Amino acid sequence: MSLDLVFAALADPTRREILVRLLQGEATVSDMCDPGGLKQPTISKHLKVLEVAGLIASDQRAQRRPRRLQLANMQVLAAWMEPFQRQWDGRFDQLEALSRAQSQKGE
Amino acid sequence: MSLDLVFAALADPTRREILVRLLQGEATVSDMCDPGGLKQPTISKHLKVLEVAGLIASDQRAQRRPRRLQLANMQVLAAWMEPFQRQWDGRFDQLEALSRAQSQKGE
DNA sequence: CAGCTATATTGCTATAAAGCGATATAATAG
DNA sequence: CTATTATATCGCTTTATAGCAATATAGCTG
Repeated sequence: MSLDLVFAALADPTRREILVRLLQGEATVSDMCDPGGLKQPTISKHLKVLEVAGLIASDQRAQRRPRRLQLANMQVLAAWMEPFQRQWDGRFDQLEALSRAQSQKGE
Repeated sequence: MSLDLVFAALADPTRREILVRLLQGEATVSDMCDPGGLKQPTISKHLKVLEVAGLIASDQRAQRRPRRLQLANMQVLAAWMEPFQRQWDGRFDQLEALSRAQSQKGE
Protein backbone atom coordinates (compact mmCIF):
# COMPACT_ATOMS: atom_id res chain seq x y z
CA MET A 1 0.00 0.00 0.00
CA SER A 2 3.01 2.25 -0.18
CA LEU A 3 3.01 5.08 -2.67
CA ASP A 4 6.29 3.68 -3.84
CA LEU A 5 4.88 0.34 -4.85
CA VAL A 6 1.97 1.96 -6.61
CA PHE A 7 4.13 4.26 -8.68
CA ALA A 8 6.62 1.52 -9.46
CA ALA A 9 3.81 -0.74 -10.59
CA LEU A 10 2.43 1.94 -12.90
CA ALA A 11 5.83 2.68 -14.38
CA ASP A 12 5.63 -0.34 -16.65
CA PRO A 13 3.55 0.05 -19.81
CA THR A 14 2.51 -3.59 -19.87
CA ARG A 15 1.08 -3.27 -16.39
CA ARG A 16 -0.78 -0.13 -17.34
CA GLU A 17 -2.28 -1.99 -20.28
CA ILE A 18 -3.41 -4.70 -17.94
CA LEU A 19 -5.12 -2.17 -15.73
CA VAL A 20 -6.83 -0.55 -18.68
CA ARG A 21 -8.03 -3.92 -19.82
CA LEU A 22 -9.47 -4.62 -16.40
CA LEU A 23 -11.57 -1.48 -16.72
CA GLN A 24 -13.82 -3.57 -18.94
CA GLY A 25 -14.20 -6.26 -16.33
CA GLU A 26 -12.26 -9.13 -14.83
CA ALA A 27 -9.86 -11.22 -16.88
CA THR A 28 -7.81 -14.35 -16.35
CA VAL A 29 -4.11 -14.80 -16.95
CA SER A 30 -4.67 -16.68 -20.18
CA ASP A 31 -7.08 -14.01 -21.37
CA MET A 32 -4.23 -11.58 -21.13
CA CYS A 33 -1.39 -13.36 -22.89
CA ASP A 34 -3.43 -14.24 -25.94
CA PRO A 35 -1.46 -14.75 -29.16
CA GLY A 36 1.99 -13.56 -30.06
CA GLY A 37 2.07 -11.37 -27.00
CA LEU A 38 3.95 -11.88 -23.77
CA LYS A 39 4.28 -15.34 -22.32
CA GLN A 40 2.25 -16.61 -19.42
CA PRO A 41 5.00 -16.44 -16.78
CA THR A 42 5.69 -12.86 -17.74
CA ILE A 43 2.07 -11.91 -17.32
CA SER A 44 1.85 -13.72 -14.01
CA LYS A 45 4.83 -11.78 -12.75
CA HIS A 46 3.27 -8.47 -13.74
CA LEU A 47 0.03 -9.45 -12.06
CA LYS A 48 1.86 -10.19 -8.87
CA VAL A 49 3.47 -6.77 -8.92
CA LEU A 50 0.07 -5.18 -9.40
CA GLU A 51 -1.39 -7.25 -6.62
CA VAL A 52 1.38 -6.40 -4.18
CA ALA A 53 0.83 -2.75 -5.03
CA GLY A 54 -2.82 -3.22 -4.15
CA LEU A 55 -4.05 -2.20 -7.58
CA ILE A 56 -5.79 -5.48 -8.39
CA ALA A 57 -7.28 -8.42 -6.52
CA SER A 58 -7.83 -12.01 -7.56
CA ASP A 59 -10.77 -14.34 -7.19
CA GLN A 60 -10.64 -18.07 -7.55
CA ARG A 61 -13.12 -19.89 -9.71
CA ALA A 62 -12.13 -23.49 -10.41
CA GLN A 63 -8.62 -23.38 -11.83
CA ARG A 64 -9.16 -19.86 -13.05
CA ARG A 65 -7.97 -16.91 -11.04
CA PRO A 66 -9.69 -13.91 -12.58
CA ARG A 67 -8.24 -10.53 -11.64
CA ARG A 68 -10.22 -7.39 -11.02
CA LEU A 69 -9.35 -3.78 -10.33
CA GLN A 70 -8.88 -2.57 -6.79
CA LEU A 71 -9.56 1.08 -7.32
CA ALA A 72 -9.26 2.19 -3.72
CA ASN A 73 -5.49 2.04 -3.93
CA MET A 74 -5.51 3.96 -7.17
CA GLN A 75 -6.86 6.86 -5.17
CA VAL A 76 -3.56 7.08 -3.37
CA LEU A 77 -2.18 8.34 -6.64
CA ALA A 78 -4.90 10.93 -6.93
CA ALA A 79 -4.20 12.07 -3.39
CA TRP A 80 -0.51 12.52 -4.13
CA MET A 81 -1.30 14.54 -7.21
CA GLU A 82 -3.77 16.78 -5.49
CA PRO A 83 -1.36 19.59 -4.57
CA PHE A 84 -0.15 19.74 -8.14
CA GLN A 85 -3.67 19.78 -9.46
CA ARG A 86 -4.48 22.55 -7.05
CA GLN A 87 -1.53 24.61 -8.21
CA TRP A 88 -2.46 23.97 -11.81
CA ASP A 89 -6.02 25.06 -11.23
CA GLY A 90 -4.77 28.05 -9.32
CA ARG A 91 -2.76 29.26 -12.27
CA PHE A 92 -5.69 28.70 -14.53
CA ASP A 93 -7.88 30.75 -12.24
CA GLN A 94 -5.30 33.52 -12.21
CA LEU A 95 -5.20 33.56 -16.00
CA GLU A 96 -8.94 33.67 -16.09
CA ALA A 97 -9.06 36.51 -13.59
CA LEU A 98 -6.44 38.36 -15.59
CA SER A 99 -8.36 37.98 -18.80
CA ARG A 100 -11.52 39.11 -17.05
CA ALA A 101 -9.67 42.19 -15.79
CA GLN A 102 -8.31 42.87 -19.28
CA SER A 103 -11.68 42.72 -20.95
CA GLN A 104 -13.05 44.97 -18.26
CA LYS A 105 -10.32 47.48 -18.97
CA GLY A 106 -11.01 47.17 -22.65
CA GLU A 107 -14.57 48.32 -22.21
CA MET B 1 6.06 13.98 -23.44
CA SER B 2 5.26 10.31 -23.52
CA LEU B 3 3.17 8.84 -20.77
CA ASP B 4 5.94 6.35 -20.36
CA LEU B 5 8.56 8.92 -19.51
CA VAL B 6 6.24 10.65 -17.08
CA PHE B 7 5.41 7.49 -15.20
CA ALA B 8 9.01 6.33 -15.18
CA ALA B 9 10.10 9.69 -13.82
CA LEU B 10 7.55 9.52 -11.03
CA ALA B 11 8.52 5.99 -10.10
CA ASP B 12 11.53 7.19 -8.16
CA PRO B 13 10.88 8.55 -4.66
CA THR B 14 13.75 11.02 -4.84
CA ARG B 15 12.28 12.54 -7.96
CA ARG B 16 8.86 12.78 -6.36
CA GLU B 17 10.44 14.58 -3.42
CA ILE B 18 12.02 17.03 -5.82
CA LEU B 19 8.67 17.74 -7.41
CA VAL B 20 7.04 18.24 -4.03
CA ARG B 21 9.78 20.64 -3.08
CA LEU B 22 9.23 22.61 -6.25
CA LEU B 23 5.63 23.12 -5.24
CA GLN B 24 6.97 25.78 -2.90
CA GLY B 25 8.80 27.57 -5.67
CA GLU B 26 11.88 27.21 -7.78
CA ALA B 27 15.09 25.71 -6.44
CA THR B 28 18.64 25.25 -7.67
CA VAL B 29 20.63 22.05 -7.78
CA SER B 30 22.65 22.97 -4.73
CA ASP B 31 19.49 23.88 -2.84
CA MET B 32 18.40 20.31 -3.33
CA CYS B 33 21.47 18.33 -2.29
CA ASP B 34 22.01 20.24 0.92
CA PRO B 35 23.71 18.31 3.73
CA GLY B 36 24.23 14.60 4.12
CA GLY B 37 21.79 13.93 1.33
CA LEU B 38 22.44 12.82 -2.20
CA LYS B 39 25.44 14.16 -4.05
CA GLN B 40 25.25 16.83 -6.69
CA PRO B 41 25.74 14.60 -9.73
CA THR B 42 22.98 12.35 -8.52
CA ILE B 43 20.58 15.25 -8.18
CA SER B 44 21.55 16.59 -11.58
CA LYS B 45 20.79 13.23 -13.12
CA HIS B 46 17.36 13.11 -11.51
CA LEU B 47 16.65 16.62 -12.70
CA LYS B 48 17.50 15.64 -16.22
CA VAL B 49 15.09 12.74 -16.07
CA LEU B 50 12.35 15.06 -14.82
CA GLU B 51 13.15 17.56 -17.52
CA VAL B 52 13.07 14.98 -20.30
CA ALA B 53 9.73 13.84 -18.96
CA GLY B 54 8.52 17.41 -19.24
CA LEU B 55 7.72 17.71 -15.56
CA ILE B 56 10.11 20.55 -14.83
CA ALA B 57 11.80 23.36 -16.72
CA SER B 58 14.99 25.26 -16.01
CA ASP B 59 15.84 28.91 -16.12
CA GLN B 60 19.32 30.34 -16.24
CA ARG B 61 20.37 33.09 -13.88
CA ALA B 62 24.10 33.64 -13.81
CA GLN B 63 25.64 30.24 -12.99
CA ARG B 64 22.46 29.13 -11.31
CA ARG B 65 19.94 27.05 -13.14
CA PRO B 66 16.82 27.17 -11.00
CA ARG B 67 14.21 24.55 -11.79
CA ARG B 68 10.47 25.06 -11.69
CA LEU B 69 7.47 22.82 -12.11
CA GLN B 70 5.98 22.28 -15.53
CA LEU B 71 2.51 21.29 -14.48
CA ALA B 72 0.99 20.94 -17.93
CA ASN B 73 2.68 17.61 -18.39
CA MET B 74 1.51 16.44 -15.02
CA GLN B 75 -1.98 16.66 -16.42
CA VAL B 76 -1.17 13.79 -18.73
CA LEU B 77 -1.18 11.66 -15.63
CA ALA B 78 -4.53 12.96 -14.58
CA ALA B 79 -5.90 12.25 -18.03
CA TRP B 80 -4.70 8.66 -17.92
CA MET B 81 -6.29 8.16 -14.53
CA GLU B 82 -9.59 9.64 -15.52
CA PRO B 83 -11.33 6.39 -16.55
CA PHE B 84 -10.33 4.84 -13.25
CA GLN B 85 -11.58 7.83 -11.34
CA ARG B 86 -14.80 7.65 -13.24
CA GLN B 87 -15.28 4.01 -12.40
CA TRP B 88 -14.44 4.72 -8.80
CA ASP B 89 -16.93 7.55 -8.63
CA GLY B 90 -19.47 5.40 -10.40
CA ARG B 91 -19.28 2.76 -7.73
CA PHE B 92 -19.56 5.40 -5.10
CA ASP B 93 -22.64 6.80 -6.76
CA GLN B 94 -24.15 3.35 -6.91
CA LEU B 95 -23.55 2.84 -3.24
CA GLU B 96 -25.09 6.18 -2.54
CA ALA B 97 -28.11 5.42 -4.66
CA LEU B 98 -28.46 2.08 -2.97
CA SER B 99 -28.37 3.63 0.45
CA ARG B 100 -30.89 6.24 -0.64
CA ALA B 101 -33.17 3.48 -1.86
CA GLN B 102 -32.73 1.59 1.38
CA SER B 103 -33.61 4.52 3.58
CA GLN B 104 -36.61 5.22 1.38
CA LYS B 105 -37.75 1.66 1.85
CA GLY B 106 -37.18 2.01 5.56
CA GLU B 107 -39.59 4.90 5.81
C1' DC C 1 44.20 36.20 -17.42
C1' DA C 2 43.38 33.27 -12.74
C1' DG C 3 40.45 31.60 -9.42
C1' DC C 4 35.81 30.60 -7.78
C1' DT C 5 31.09 28.78 -7.89
C1' DA C 6 27.39 26.14 -9.93
C1' DT C 7 26.23 22.57 -12.78
C1' DA C 8 26.95 18.87 -16.24
C1' DT C 9 29.20 14.78 -17.93
C1' DT C 10 31.88 10.51 -17.65
C1' DG C 11 33.04 6.06 -16.06
C1' DC C 12 32.24 2.92 -12.80
C1' DT C 13 29.75 -0.66 -9.53
C1' DA C 14 25.83 -2.65 -7.60
C1' DT C 15 21.18 -3.69 -7.77
C1' DA C 16 16.76 -4.40 -9.85
C1' DA C 17 13.69 -5.48 -13.54
C1' DA C 18 11.79 -7.53 -17.93
C1' DG C 19 11.41 -11.39 -20.54
C1' DC C 20 11.94 -16.31 -21.49
C1' DG C 21 11.89 -21.63 -21.15
C1' DA C 22 11.47 -25.24 -18.03
C1' DT C 23 9.25 -26.98 -14.30
C1' DA C 24 6.22 -27.19 -10.22
C1' DT C 25 1.71 -26.76 -8.10
C1' DA C 26 -3.48 -26.64 -8.00
C1' DA C 27 -7.93 -27.72 -9.37
C1' DT C 28 -10.92 -30.28 -12.45
C1' DA C 29 -12.33 -34.12 -15.53
C1' DG C 30 -12.52 -38.81 -16.73
C1' DC D 1 -5.41 -42.57 -9.85
C1' DT D 2 -4.27 -40.24 -14.58
C1' DA D 3 -4.59 -36.75 -17.59
C1' DT D 4 -5.63 -31.99 -18.55
C1' DT D 5 -5.98 -27.13 -17.85
C1' DA D 6 -4.67 -22.88 -15.49
C1' DT D 7 -1.43 -20.62 -12.97
C1' DA D 8 2.82 -20.04 -10.19
C1' DT D 9 7.69 -20.39 -9.43
C1' DC D 10 12.68 -21.05 -10.69
C1' DG D 11 16.86 -20.07 -12.97
C1' DC D 12 18.77 -17.52 -16.36
C1' DT D 13 20.29 -13.52 -19.53
C1' DT D 14 19.88 -8.88 -20.87
C1' DT D 15 19.11 -4.32 -20.04
C1' DA D 16 18.30 -0.34 -17.15
C1' DT D 17 18.96 2.46 -13.12
C1' DA D 18 20.71 4.57 -8.67
C1' DG D 19 24.48 6.23 -6.63
C1' DC D 20 29.26 7.78 -6.37
C1' DA D 21 34.00 10.04 -7.30
C1' DA D 22 36.46 12.33 -10.63
C1' DT D 23 36.51 15.52 -14.11
C1' DA D 24 34.80 18.83 -17.49
C1' DT D 25 32.24 22.96 -18.68
C1' DA D 26 30.08 27.52 -18.01
C1' DG D 27 29.57 31.88 -15.91
C1' DC D 28 31.13 35.21 -12.63
C1' DT D 29 34.78 38.03 -10.05
C1' DG D 30 38.97 40.12 -9.34
